[in-house]
Order: sequence, then C-alpha cells, then structure tokens
Amino acid sequence: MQKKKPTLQDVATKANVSTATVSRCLNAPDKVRTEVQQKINQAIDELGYVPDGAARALASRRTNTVGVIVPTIDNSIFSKALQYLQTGLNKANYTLLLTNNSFSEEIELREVQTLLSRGIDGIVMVGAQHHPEIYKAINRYQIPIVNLWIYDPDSEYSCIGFDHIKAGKQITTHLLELGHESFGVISGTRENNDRAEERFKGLKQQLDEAGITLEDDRVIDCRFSVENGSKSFHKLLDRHPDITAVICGNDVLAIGALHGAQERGIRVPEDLSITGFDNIEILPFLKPSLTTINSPSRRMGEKAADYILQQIKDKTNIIERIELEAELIVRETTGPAPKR
Amino acid sequence: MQKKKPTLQDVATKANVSTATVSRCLNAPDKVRTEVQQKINQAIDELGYVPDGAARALASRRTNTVGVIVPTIDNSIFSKALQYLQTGLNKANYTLLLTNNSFSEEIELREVQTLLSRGIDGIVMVGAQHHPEIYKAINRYQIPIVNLWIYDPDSEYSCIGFDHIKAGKQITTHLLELGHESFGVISGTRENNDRAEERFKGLKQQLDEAGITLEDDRVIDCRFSVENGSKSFHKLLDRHPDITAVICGNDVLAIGALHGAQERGIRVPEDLSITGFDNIEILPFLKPSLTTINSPSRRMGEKAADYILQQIKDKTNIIERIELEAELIVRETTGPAPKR
DNA sequence: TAATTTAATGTAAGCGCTTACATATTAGTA
DNA sequence: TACTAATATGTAAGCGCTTACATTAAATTA
Repeated sequence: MQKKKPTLQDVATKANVSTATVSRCLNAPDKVRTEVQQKINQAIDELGYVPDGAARALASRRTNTVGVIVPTIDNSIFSKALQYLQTGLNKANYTLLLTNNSFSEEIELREVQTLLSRGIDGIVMVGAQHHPEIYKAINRYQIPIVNLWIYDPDSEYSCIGFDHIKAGKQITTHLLELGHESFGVISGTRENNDRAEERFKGLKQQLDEAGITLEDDRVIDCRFSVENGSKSFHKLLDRHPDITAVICGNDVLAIGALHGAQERGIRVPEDLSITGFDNIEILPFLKPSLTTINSPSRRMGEKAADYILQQIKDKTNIIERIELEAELIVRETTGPAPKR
Repeated sequence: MQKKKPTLQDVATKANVSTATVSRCLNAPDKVRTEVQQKINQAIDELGYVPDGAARALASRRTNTVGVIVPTIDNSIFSKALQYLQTGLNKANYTLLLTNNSFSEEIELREVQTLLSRGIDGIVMVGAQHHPEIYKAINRYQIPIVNLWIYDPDSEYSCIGFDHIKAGKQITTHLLELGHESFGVISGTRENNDRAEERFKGLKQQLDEAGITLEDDRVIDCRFSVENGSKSFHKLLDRHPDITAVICGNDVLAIGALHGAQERGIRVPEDLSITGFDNIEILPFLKPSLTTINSPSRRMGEKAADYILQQIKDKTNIIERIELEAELIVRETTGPAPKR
C-alpha cells in the first residue's frame, strides 16, 4: 500500500504557508511572490501532490471540461472535427469528455444528464434535434451549448455548420445538369438525424423544381453501412431498372452502392451515377473514385472550441450562428446520363 | 435567470426527512421505507433535483466513471471495442470517459493525469507500452487498470487481447505457404506502438525461420493513411521490383498499397499479394477483397468492461491476462507466388 | 513623518454530498 | 411484559478545495 495521497493542506504545511496561498499559487501564480512560489512548487514535487478534481470542482463550480456528444465515434468524419475541437480546448487547458448517443434521443438525454451531473463547463452536440428535456436540463446548469454540423439562421441555440438543405440541392443540381431524370436515394437513417433529413428535403425540393417526382419506393432508409448500401442498391434497381442516378446519404452507403453496381455489371458512371456525402479519406482511391460533398470538419471543430471557450471566459451565453461551406467534389462516379 | 439548482438539502426539507435519508434513498433504496422513498422521489421530481457529481465524488471517493485512452478515435476498429466496453459499463451505471493520445507517450501521460485528477474508478489503455510515469501515477490512485489489445503472459499489469507476434507469424506463414519469397513491408508507425512493433517482430521471425532475410530497405514506416500506403508501395517497388508479397500494418495502408498496385498495372493477386490487418468493414467490398487478420474487438470491449467492474466491485486489483484469438481471413488479395 | 494605497498572505466559511455513529422505532423472543 | 435484536432515521463531521474578507507588510504620496 502506498501512503495516503497528499492534499493541499500537506503542501501548505510543508511549505509553511496557508492553504489559500498554495491554492493561489496553483490558480493565479502572479498573486504570489516568486520566492514563495518556488517553496510551494518544491513541496508539491516532493510530495507528488496532484489536485483533487472533485474537490476543486465542488469549491470553484468549474471543471475545466467540455462535454461532447456525437452520434457515433465509428465515423472518421466526426473524429476529424473532434480532433481539432480537442486541440483547441487543450490549448486553453480544457479537457474534452466524449460520449456517443447511438442515434437515439433517449440515450443522448441520459448521456447529457451524466455529463451535467459530473460537471462540465460547456457542451457540444451534433445536429439541432434533441430530446426536449435536454435543453431544459442544460439550461438549468447555465452552461454554453453549441450544436455542431448544422446551420440554421433562426436557430434558438448556437450552431456551427453548414446548410444541409443547400447541400442536398447542390448534389442534385450536379446530377440534373448531367441530364439525369430517373433517381434513386439511399438516405441512411433519417430518424433522429436532422442532417440526413434536411439533405433529403433539399434534394427532393430540387427534383420537384425540375419537375421530377420522387416516389416513395425510390427512397430507402437504412443504417449507415457498406453492406446496407449494397443491399439497398439492389432493391432500388429491382424496383426501377431505369434509374440512372443514386444519391447516397453518406460515403459508406455510396461505397456499398458502388459495389452493388459492380455486382450487377452496371458501369459507373457510364450507365449510372452515384454520389456520397462526407468525403472520407478513402474515396479518391476507389475505382472509380467517388463524387461527394466535403464537410468542413476541421473548421467546425476549431470554431466550436473557440466559441465555447469564449463563452466560458466571458461568462456569457451569446447565441452565434456560424455558416460554413460544404463543397461539392466531383470525381469519377458521376457522369452524363446515358442516352435512352 | 433560472432559480438556483436544488440541492440534497432542498429535497430533504421538502420531503421532511434528513439529508442522510435522501442520500440513502438514492444510493441504497432498500434501506429506506417504501413510503418515505415515494415522498422523496416526489420531492426530487418536483424540484428537478440532479445530484452534484463533484460533491458526490468528493464525499464518497468514487466517481462511477472509467477512463479510456485510445491512440486515435479515427479508427473504426477501436470504436467497435469501445462501443461494447461502453455498453458493459453503462449496464452497471458507469460512464466511460474517452480521450486519445495521438500515438504520443507524452500526450498520454497528460491525459492520464487529467483523468486521474478528475477522478476515475478504473482505467483502460491500448497496448502495454506507456510512459513510465503513467504507471506510477495510476498506482498512486490505487485503481484497477487494464491494457487492451495485447496479450502478454508475463505482463505486470492486466491485459486483454491477442498475441501480436503470433498474428504477425500467422499472416507471414500464409504467404510463405503460397510460395512467396520476396517480401515488402509497410509497417505503419511502430514508434510508441507496441502492437505494430510486435507484429513486425513476428513476421520477421517467421521469415528468418524460412531462411528469408528482410533487408531494412524492404520495410517502410509511415503514419496510417491510405495515401501513405500508396506512396510506400511505390517506394518499395521502385527499390525492389521483384517483390511479390506486401504485408501492411493495417487495412488502411493495405488499401493504399492496393491502389498503388493498380496504378502500376500490377495485378493482385496474380503478380503480387497484399495483406492488411484489423478487418475493417469495407474490405469484403473492395475489388479484389482484402486478406487480413480479424481483431476480436467486440470481445475485448466486453471483457474489459467485465474485468474493470469486477475489480471495482471487489475493491481488488487482481492481475488477469486474457488471451483472445485473432483470426486470419483469406480473401482475394493473396494468391500463389507468380512463377519466375 | 503620517496617511493612504497597493500587494501579499492568512483565516475560515462553505461547496453538496456521504457515512460513522447515535437515537428512535418496531418486531421478535422468553 | 420486559428485554433483545433488527430496522429506520437523524446528527454531524468531514471529503479537499476555493475565495470573500481580514490582516499585515511594503510602497507611495502629501
């Protein structure tokens, strides 16, 4: 057994000062004489003292941590944003606490409550659609909150991201311009996923404007996986062999669709075009490489860190709505619609 | 402004009991009369009371959280294990606190210190190789610790995983049996990554036994990315055009290598075989599909949860070393060595 | 030199909970 | 019925910090 963990008091005794001075030395060194600081730091080293986070949090009402909830960590697109978020927070001596909601509002609520109860100074979530209790709970704690990955000029809460309706329209326009008229959509899970839902809304609007009706059986909802992408592709083409363009909810589904096309001997893009969403790393290396939309992950992460830190520092809760651009990246899976 | 957050005391007052009773009602309900419980729960609901984690941690010396540090969250292979770990912990009402070390021992040390200082009841790390201060720091807190993703029968600390030397041998044996004699290796980063290092050791041993020398210029270290896989592949084949088998440190690198081969017009597996490691979801859908080794991610996650919870419950710190099997999955990127 | 600021440190009251111990209540036993 | 054992609740002392306020020492000013 080790000896008991040293406390602030032990350090104070050893350095012959009061606990208050040690505390100051740790939190506001400029308020303590250099000479005293040295004495204290030496005592800290000798004792191997490490502050107790719980006690500190209880006394100061701050934890120097920010909670983040993403739908799933099994997605490199979130991890990229998280990485920059974390880097930003670390610079300011803040720690990131990460959990995932598995695309469920109930789980998300529970996770938020855990985080709040543990104590966090700010919270970052993905999307704007959350369990109503979540906002209540967060408001009770008066901490800044930001919804990532979306942009809504009328949002009641701060958001940093891009306009998914616009993005959905963007990719559809690209296909319309190539002359496509018969569409299929593998949307991914739209339930509890406002991003996917809005992208879908956008593409549907754009098709409507072009005078193209998207019947329900040309749309397939499924969980995001390569396998589901492939299966759904087959389902779509069984129903509508005339489809020439398949819009996928994300890149993973699109990879599956591409595989499905190859299984059927459908040439991409000569016979049929496929689009993804997110721009994951592997896309340029696929054959054919995948047309997609790039999410500004890095900037979302950076801006989120800046925003949260600013709010914490100023003890304010100013709503900011930051729009970033999502960019269409045309590669080899999209081409002119085949002649009839 | 909302009214101030209610405390245990508020609940006690409202329910006309002492704070001790409320506390018991929350932590050991069977010690409180059902009638009183109802009264208390009603008060809790009406006030919207949520326990303060910091206060609870300070008073009880427990946090009901487990810290986990993975090299990077940008890897679906870790996320799968994490998912099952999280599920296991949640069942026992524990929360998972996740951070990443970016493959750096220094960052890992800092993250560990943050976690310890915040308060965690157990810690899970990946691999056995850590900053020496890490073990010291953890020991000081007397909490259970488990190293995931590795198996070492002589390990000083608990570990759950598989034998990477064996895995490295396994994949090499497969290629040797196919008649390959000229090898190249894209190992990925081996620095601060004992798993990659041991896999490399294993494959080298196996080649040695077969009387094949692996010169240094047949081995390339690089960060794990598709692009690096492709670049490294070209470098290898520029140096040694006779190479017929390329062993990659993980699947992502292997995908890059596969791409490199296609760029060079090298047929896989007719002219050259490629192997990966991890068995990520996309592999079966590649063309050709990738031969790899499957990591028992799910079982690692589950077992880690079981182990940690058990140790916390029993207040023990019994060292366990659990070996799981990593399985060779032969697909289309490996075939007989071409005839000279 | 005395009065007034300013800077450095100490004192001590909590932060919101848990828990050992004391006390009150009820059930069980002879 | 009186006594013991078991059960339920209350009392109050911390857990290890931060911080408002008090105190003291040093610097500045008139």
